[in-house]
Amino acid sequence: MLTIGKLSKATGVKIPTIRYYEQIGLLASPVRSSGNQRHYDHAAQERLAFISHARDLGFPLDAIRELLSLSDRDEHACATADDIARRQLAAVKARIARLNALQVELQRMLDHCHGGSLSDCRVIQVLGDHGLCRHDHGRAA
Amino acid sequence: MLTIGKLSKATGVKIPTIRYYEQIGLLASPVRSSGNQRHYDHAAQERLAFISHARDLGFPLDAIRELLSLSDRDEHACATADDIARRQLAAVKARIARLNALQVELQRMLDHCHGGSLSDCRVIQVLGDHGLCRHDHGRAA
DNA sequence: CTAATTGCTCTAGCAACTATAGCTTCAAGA
DNA sequence: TCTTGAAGCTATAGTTGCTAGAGCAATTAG
Ligand SMILES: [Zn+2]
Ligand SMILES: [Zn+2]
Ligand SMILES: [Zn+2]
Ligand SMILES: [Zn+2]
Repeated sequence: MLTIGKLSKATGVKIPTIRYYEQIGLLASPVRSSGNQRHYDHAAQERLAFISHARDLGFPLDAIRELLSLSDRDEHACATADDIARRQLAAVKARIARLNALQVELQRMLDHCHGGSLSDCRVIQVLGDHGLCRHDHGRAA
Repeated sequence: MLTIGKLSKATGVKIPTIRYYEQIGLLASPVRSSGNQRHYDHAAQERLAFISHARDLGFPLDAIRELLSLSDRDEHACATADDIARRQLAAVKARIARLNALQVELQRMLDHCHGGSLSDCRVIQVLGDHGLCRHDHGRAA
């Protein structure tokens, strides 16, 4: 049985975050001591570690909630879990693509700036006029 | 002189967003018509286009605020602007690096999953145990 | 002149936490 | 046993960058 502080240290998840996960129903309410303090068992620690690792890999809490609930109805669980992971992978790929476009554009405007007054600054010029951009770095994600 | 609707269409920035920018002091309060409606001049349109383009390139509002205020004290403005852009480039690069690590990890766990029951699902296994990960995909940014 | 559209303010909500205030409980040393 | 300091509790508000809705007033087209 761990107090919330020990659990926090054991998993690397901050105390307010643990309470937050409980509040939104991602983590079950643990038993309380006579003095109203939370006490966690090993299962809770594993569950929290799962949540934390999935968060580290960028899964949104809703996806994690779904993954955790799969253990209930076991039927096509693997296929569903894989599907959720594939969606996450697709989201990551999309964000990488967008960030790559941004990176190119930022690098380009820095490379072309050769100082002087503000009106000569290429950074300011490009920010004021998307026509000076090479790519379309569309406003999504 | 444009109404907020025309300005929105001209710049692609949604009406509530324009009002939000005004609220947080990023955009000056425009003149009002006799019936209390906002009317924008060309300068406001250019400023909003600048903001919008900088947002498209991922700059946070605080950085944009700083960029916009540079026109005041003109001295080393270009150097400062370039600095802000360099910080943004660094942030973008860091995010790309992290997302690349995530992408590799997600792809790996999907590649190694060969179905079966939930306990055989590699996705679930890896999420439950970071020791099965190849990389450190640290929890930052 | 009327009806549709556009505009106004204000409030609340999203994700996923983080921080603060003001209180209680617990553990360990003297 | 008393005391002090750390750790825990609840509740509320703030973060970023918007978005959605309610309930009105103003403008514009037919
Ligand atoms: Zn410059
Ligand atoms: Zn551009
Ligand atoms: Zn699987
Ligand atoms: Zn891992």
